[in-house]
Amino acid sequence: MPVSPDALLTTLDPARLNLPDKPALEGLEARWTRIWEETGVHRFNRGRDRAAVFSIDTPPPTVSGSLHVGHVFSYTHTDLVARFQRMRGKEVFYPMGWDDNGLPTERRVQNYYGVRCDPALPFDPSFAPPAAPSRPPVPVSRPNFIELCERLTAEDERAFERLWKHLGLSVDWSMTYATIGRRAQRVSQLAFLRLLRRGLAYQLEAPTLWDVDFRTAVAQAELEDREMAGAYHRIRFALAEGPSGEGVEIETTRPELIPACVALVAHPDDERYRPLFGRDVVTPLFGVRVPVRAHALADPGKGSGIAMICTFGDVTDVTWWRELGLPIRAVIQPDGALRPVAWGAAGWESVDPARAQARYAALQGLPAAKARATIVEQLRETGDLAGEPRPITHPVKFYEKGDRPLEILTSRQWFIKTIEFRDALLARGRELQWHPPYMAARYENWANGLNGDWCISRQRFFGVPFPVWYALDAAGRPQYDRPIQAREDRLPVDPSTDVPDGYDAGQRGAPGGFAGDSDVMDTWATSSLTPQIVCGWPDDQALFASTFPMDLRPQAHDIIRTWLFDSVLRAHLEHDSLPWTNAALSGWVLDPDRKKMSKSKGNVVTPMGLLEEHGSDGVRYWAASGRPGTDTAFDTNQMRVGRRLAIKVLNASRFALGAAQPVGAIAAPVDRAMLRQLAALVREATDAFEAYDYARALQRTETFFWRFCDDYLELVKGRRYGEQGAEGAGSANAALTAALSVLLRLFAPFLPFVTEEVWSWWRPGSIHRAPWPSPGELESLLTDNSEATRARDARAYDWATDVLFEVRKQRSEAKQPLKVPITRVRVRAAEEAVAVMPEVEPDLRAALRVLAFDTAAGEPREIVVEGYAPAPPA
RNA sequence: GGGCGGUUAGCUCAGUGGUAGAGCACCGGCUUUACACGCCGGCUGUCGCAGGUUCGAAUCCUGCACCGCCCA
Repeated sequence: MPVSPDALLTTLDPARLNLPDKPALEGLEARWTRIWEETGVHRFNRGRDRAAVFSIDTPPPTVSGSLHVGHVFSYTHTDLVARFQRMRGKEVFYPMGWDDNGLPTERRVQNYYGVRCDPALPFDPSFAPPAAPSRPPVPVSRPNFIELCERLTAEDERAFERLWKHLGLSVDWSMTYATIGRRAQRVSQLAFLRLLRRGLAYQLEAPTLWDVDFRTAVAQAELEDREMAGAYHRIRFALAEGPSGEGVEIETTRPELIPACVALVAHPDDERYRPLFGRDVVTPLFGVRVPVRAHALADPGKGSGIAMICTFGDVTDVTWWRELGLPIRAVIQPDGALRPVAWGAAGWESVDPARAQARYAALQGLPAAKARATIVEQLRETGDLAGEPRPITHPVKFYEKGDRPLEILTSRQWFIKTIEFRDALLARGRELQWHPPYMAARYENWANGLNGDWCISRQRFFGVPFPVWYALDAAGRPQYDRPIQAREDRLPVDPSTDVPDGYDAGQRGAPGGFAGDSDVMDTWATSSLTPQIVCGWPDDQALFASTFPMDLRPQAHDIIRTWLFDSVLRAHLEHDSLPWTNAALSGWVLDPDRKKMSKSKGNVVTPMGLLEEHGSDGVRYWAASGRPGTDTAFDTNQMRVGRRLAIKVLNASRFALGAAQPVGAIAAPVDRAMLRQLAALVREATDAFEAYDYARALQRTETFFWRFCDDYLELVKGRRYGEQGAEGAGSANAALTAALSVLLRLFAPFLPFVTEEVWSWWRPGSIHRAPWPSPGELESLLTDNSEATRARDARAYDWATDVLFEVRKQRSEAKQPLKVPITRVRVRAAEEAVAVMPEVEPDLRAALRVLAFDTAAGEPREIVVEGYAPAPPA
């Protein structure tokens, strides 16, 4: 219910005015979160058109983790924008999600209940989890496992919601979603099937990054480099033909992959190795003939300049293997150990199969690191190791959640086409408005560095399954090239329990029957669809039309390559548009050592404890000082400052409203000047907010407010109590009321609790649905806005504050208490100042307890306290 | 190795061509009918370093150093 600006500013219904004697912050969070919920202040009202809606794609926090101060920090930033836009008259679409999909939840459920997911098992409707975690873990079906995941995350979600409400997030809590919820699954599966039909999703047996502990494929975006100790091993390969004893030495950090060697490679221009190109060499220990090839990626300066190509030791091996058309000889199995190999069989030909088998027998079943040590011993024994291993440190690729180096395994995986859209995606990145703008470089970097399509299948259980089955041939082999797709109207489906059309359940796994795809999607394959999930695509077209493309994606900068990039990709492919027009990247919370606030530290300082100690408004104040993209120090001192500001708002408001009658025309020059300065502040704060610079809006408002309290309130105190008659009091009261109304609204996004509290003393409705202040509503209160009057009013106010400062300073230096009146202040000043003195002198006399001013025009300026009256009797 | 950001008071940070700022901390004073969770004052700087442009540079340009992040 919009209220007209005039009513907001000038009317004060004494019957409504309800000033507490001793205002306090305590209990405001509990009171107002309850009232906001009851009155639906933050509820999204459907039916407005797209232009009237501001829609926010909030990051769903991971529920199996815990919320820490970093969350409080960045989620507050989003809420500041949401509250601003709501007051600007936008209908704010601000749902909250819970990220319960994926590995973290899976691990937690396994440990918590002592269960293990076996996707081959059928759903057991009467299943109940063990009372205590059992050893060994109980195998359960995927639907049962997911049920447990949902049960556990539901508790976390309630705790998260309580904290968010206490912090004052103006989320519409009737619109929550979970990334493993039915709707997220439906959208993920639907989007996938549409890509599949358009040929934009495909499956392929291909070398894939693989984590041997999680036993799943991972995507390029989930990689990180870690500096590891390693060693160069110089290893001798004999020439296949020619005099014995002739050979070539390569250098490798992974000698355990010699049995997987398929070629040697050197740079085409490398004179040392040119004569070898096209000839064969024989691998040590295993006696496999492999060719020597030329490729530009071979670095002549690295090691001996010639390298062995294994299937697969690293991503360069994959490139060489693909571009040189080499065979595969894979030795690493999914758990990271060396798999059984039949030497002498097809693909494993050896000049001496018996010897190869004997050597390999010592390696088989060992994890890569152990196999390395063993093979080095063997090479030493045979004399194929030249010199001793040379220790180095080098970057090694890890899955970001993993503990052992990634391997590259050949397996059947699902991919979404990405590479061929690189240019279009770069263009989308430029179309997006980045806050701060330099974050766009992260996106460009990433897009330019992509070297393959996005692998979206994961060999895990708690995730969104691929909605496809495969027909089994007479031998029971799946026909992967012709997946049976689920019908759109049936989604979501779980192919491990649901049965495709045309089959019955008894045919599962039987020759001539069917089998469900056993993989689940990468969590980012779901998270990249949060705009589609929250905006109702494709089932609620009305909602979708009024919210998509969304206005804002707030997120942390470390997931630009994943969440942001993938979301842009999905919207580009599905809707040929950006998913949102603005992206706001929040910085990190740094601990006092300027390191990213660590989990352990974040857990020591619990967010709820902070909110209770400093008040939600105080904590929000600290968070609001962090501009988009800027890392901010964890600083409880700033929270204390914020709390003090909130208390000041309470007290100053009590003063401003404390003698609110009589009200009259705003006629005093200082009153007018103050309101004009406030109008300028409104302009500045509005501009800052529109540019997502809420930190500046707060800082400017705070500075104004503190001066307003220290100078203006002191200056008008006597007058507003009637010392200069009803007219002066009426002007001061009207100005105070107007200023308070505007200041409260400027502070409302930052300090939602205290501003709402004060608002409720004298205004109907919530401040959070009140219109954002405009300069015009203040200027319209002033009858004379001519240039001359403005200048003269400003001079009067400036002069008054100058005198205030000078006299205070001298009183402070003279160590005279305020109750001692100053008998006389001699003033010499420029003509302009002297001219306005009569208009401000009564205010100054009252504020400073000066009995008399002696004012004269002249140079230089001089303001001198001439004496103090004897202290009045107590 | 490439890219991005940062370096301003003891601390946390504003300040994009015109006399270096705020808060906190520190020091001194003050019970002042909105507020002692307060008020009034005071102290505090080779604006990372070196060049350059300019009448004038914390601000623009070049190089360097250090810190952090992103990507190889």
